[in-house]
Amino acid sequence: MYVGYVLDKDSPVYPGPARPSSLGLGPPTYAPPGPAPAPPQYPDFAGYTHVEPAPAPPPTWAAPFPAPKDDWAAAYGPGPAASAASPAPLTFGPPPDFSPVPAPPGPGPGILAQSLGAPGAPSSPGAPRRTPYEWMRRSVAAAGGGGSGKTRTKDKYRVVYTDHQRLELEKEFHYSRYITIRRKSELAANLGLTERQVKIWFQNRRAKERKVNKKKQQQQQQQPLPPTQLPLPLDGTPTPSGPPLGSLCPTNAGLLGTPSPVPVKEEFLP
DNA sequence: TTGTGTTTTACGACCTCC
DNA sequence: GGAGGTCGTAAAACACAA
Repeated sequence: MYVGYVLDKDSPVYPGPARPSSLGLGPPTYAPPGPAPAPPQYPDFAGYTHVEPAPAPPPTWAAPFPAPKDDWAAAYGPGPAASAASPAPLTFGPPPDFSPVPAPPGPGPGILAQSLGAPGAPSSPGAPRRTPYEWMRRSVAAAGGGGSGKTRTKDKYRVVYTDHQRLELEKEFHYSRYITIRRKSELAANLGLTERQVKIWFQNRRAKERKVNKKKQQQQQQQPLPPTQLPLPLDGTPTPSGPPLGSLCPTNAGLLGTPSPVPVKEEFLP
């Protein structure tokens, strides 16, 4: 598939499943909006799994999950069964032989750790209106208030993903900008989404990132810095060697600067 | 309450790769 | 030809000011 091609061709740029611990994706310091504390889903990086805590009672955020996508099944054909009925622990994460990339030297924790994982990041009610992850503090009612969270017009509708769904998608996105077929399937099953939805979410997420980077670059051009302080390109400025690394995610571009020595094509993993 | 701007899903068109 | 990529866009959801 093309994903494999991308992983192969751009492996230096998208260094495979590198999820540095400094990303804050190790021990989850963020908590779902519900009262239930977040179970330690990712006790360590190597053991990272997207498994819902199977034996434990379902987290409160599972409740507002959209109803089974019966209509989607009608529209798109039978997709992967939602994990609700199949509690088999789907583990998808770094391959067994994956070695976490050590945190790059740099000031402080990764940005993601600040934005996603840092305690109290966007959770204060008095926080500014827009934060990169403001959706995390949005009420579940936004998605689950109407029951399934699905709204529609005459011939088009869109659902509002739950906080948990978006959180998992965001984590996967920070893990890799391009989701593999295998991960897509697993994530879709885990989150009760269709693979098509996961794919489109990633497409939209990349578009969002490009948009943000473009905006940042425009702002930087309007505020020129002294030559000694000129930053590296942070956006989609073409470079001879391919997409700029920083454009992938300015928030953790530095983390991606330490490419994984072993790009793994997970489609071929057991 | 309403108007406005932004963000979030979803799709179509077109392209590339296998 | 199929799958997935980007790009552009539509429309719902949402936040905020007036």
